[in-house]
Amino acid sequence: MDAPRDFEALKQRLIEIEPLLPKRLRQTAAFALEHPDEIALGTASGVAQRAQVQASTLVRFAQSLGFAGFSELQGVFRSHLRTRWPDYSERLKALHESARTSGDPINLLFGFADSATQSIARLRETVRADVLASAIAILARADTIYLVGQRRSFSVTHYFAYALAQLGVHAVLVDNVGGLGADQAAGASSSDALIAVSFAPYSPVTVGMVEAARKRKTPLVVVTDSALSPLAGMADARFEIVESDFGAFRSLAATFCLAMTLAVGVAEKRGETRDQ
Amino acid sequence: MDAPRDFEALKQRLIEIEPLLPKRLRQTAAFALEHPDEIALGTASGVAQRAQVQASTLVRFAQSLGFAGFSELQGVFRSHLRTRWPDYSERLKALHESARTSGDPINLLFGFADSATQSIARLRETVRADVLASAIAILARADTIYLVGQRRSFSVTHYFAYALAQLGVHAVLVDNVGGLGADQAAGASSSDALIAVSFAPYSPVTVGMVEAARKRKTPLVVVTDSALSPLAGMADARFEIVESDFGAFRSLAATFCLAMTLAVGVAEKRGETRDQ
DNA sequence: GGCGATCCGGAATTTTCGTTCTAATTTGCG
DNA sequence: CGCAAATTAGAACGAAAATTCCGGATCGCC
Repeated sequence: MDAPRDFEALKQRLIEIEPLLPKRLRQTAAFALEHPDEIALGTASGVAQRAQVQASTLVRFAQSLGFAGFSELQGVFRSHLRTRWPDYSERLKALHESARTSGDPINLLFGFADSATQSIARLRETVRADVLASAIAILARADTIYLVGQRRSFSVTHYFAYALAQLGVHAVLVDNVGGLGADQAAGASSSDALIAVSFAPYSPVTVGMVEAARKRKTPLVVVTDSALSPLAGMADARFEIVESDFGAFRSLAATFCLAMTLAVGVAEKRGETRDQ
Repeated sequence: MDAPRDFEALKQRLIEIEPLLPKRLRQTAAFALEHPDEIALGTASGVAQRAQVQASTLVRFAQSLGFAGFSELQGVFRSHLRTRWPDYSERLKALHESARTSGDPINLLFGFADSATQSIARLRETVRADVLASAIAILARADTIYLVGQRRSFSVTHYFAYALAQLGVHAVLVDNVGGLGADQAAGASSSDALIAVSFAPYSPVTVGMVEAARKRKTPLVVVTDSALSPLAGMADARFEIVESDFGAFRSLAATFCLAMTLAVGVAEKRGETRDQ
């Protein structure tokens, strides 16, 4: 049969035949499409392990596409990689300079990517282990975790709620649908906990809900952008996240990292406690 | 002796010592600097032939730099070529292990930060400028932009909607509140556009809405994780984003970067068009 | 539920590749 | 010019990787 000699043709072909293939071969095709660099650089047995497949399956797979063996298939992936070589780091540096001024949207992408990377780097340096530990402790001993965030912070609390649900931790996302936010949050008592995420300009709705929770002595974890935030003073544990700007937009990358950390941290802590 | 573990350091070192080396080794160093891709992708004997050198010379060369052999040297070149380096997932696994055993959640944070950074690095290298430009063109000429994403992708579409609103671009977030998703999306006509964000396991709700929009000839921009996604085939412009995992959780950092880029790109493009 | 065809896992085989070793050549120095 | 040290080429070795092959499992069809 025909053996596609260039990468794009091969990729297209894989997409076409993938649904028709038997189980392991389909698995292999999917892996190849998702991790082309593994195939290009790895060894057959290495790839096989990662793709949860037998090495011989890789050979059969390659042969079913018309190649003599795995190595020949690999050659296509390698030559594709080769064409993309010429040094990225220098290209990136040059692009970053012109990112803000040039009209090419790829430069926008590099700009946002850059600011996200910076945000994350800063996060690593500024988060204090003791604060993290105490926030997790607060959340781990809560009956229910209430999540509050409006406007752009809502993306974070929504994902937070998703992650907690996946981990089997009981949480309530205060989404303020139909203006019921205050009532949703009103369920939080002193045996629960509330996480509020808010950046300037601080949403009055969020501030209001946090104040109400504070009066009910609900333990509070706050994620905000400065110690001057109206939420900062009320928190039992507080994170100040400095995100980088690019143009008018602020990254959320660091905030997401923190959210995921808290979610998994809480789940693990609860696991430990249960085990004891 | 010291063996430079990262590509830049190695390159620098080669430049420094190259003039001091004996003939064949100098020849090898020069070749390595000029054809790094050969070294990364080729075999020792293949490289030797291209460099007009004996295979054993390559080994001696590598050893004189402090590596155990040619393969180790090659590893450095490969790491640089690869978007995520060879032992990356092992490293993350190790990190995750230590996070569990040490019980210190700061390691979780580092793990998530690491995988987010990797995701973004990968994004930079895989997004094609032409696809980006055509996606922006599609969105810029739409009357209304409809945003579809469920479960974890909803965080992205929500933020997308927020960004577009800030930029004064008319957009509808299909949030599926009260199960009205299909009806919300039904407003999309051929003069609008629809962005769908979906990762495995693909939400049937999202897939259904995209199929319906396709039938109405609404231009489609799809953000997904593989060319095999049920959404991929239907798209007018398609992005495949490979996010790194950490434990059970996948970063969303790259997807967010892309979303912000699209939002700002569309706003800029509309600005241009209006100005003309 | 039985039967044929297809598909898969794993050991055995063959090939390829990296490395080592040694003899020969070159280089540097007196 | 001659000797010693350093460097190199090429063959030989050993390890690792790709491929083949076969028994068993699975799937689809009657």
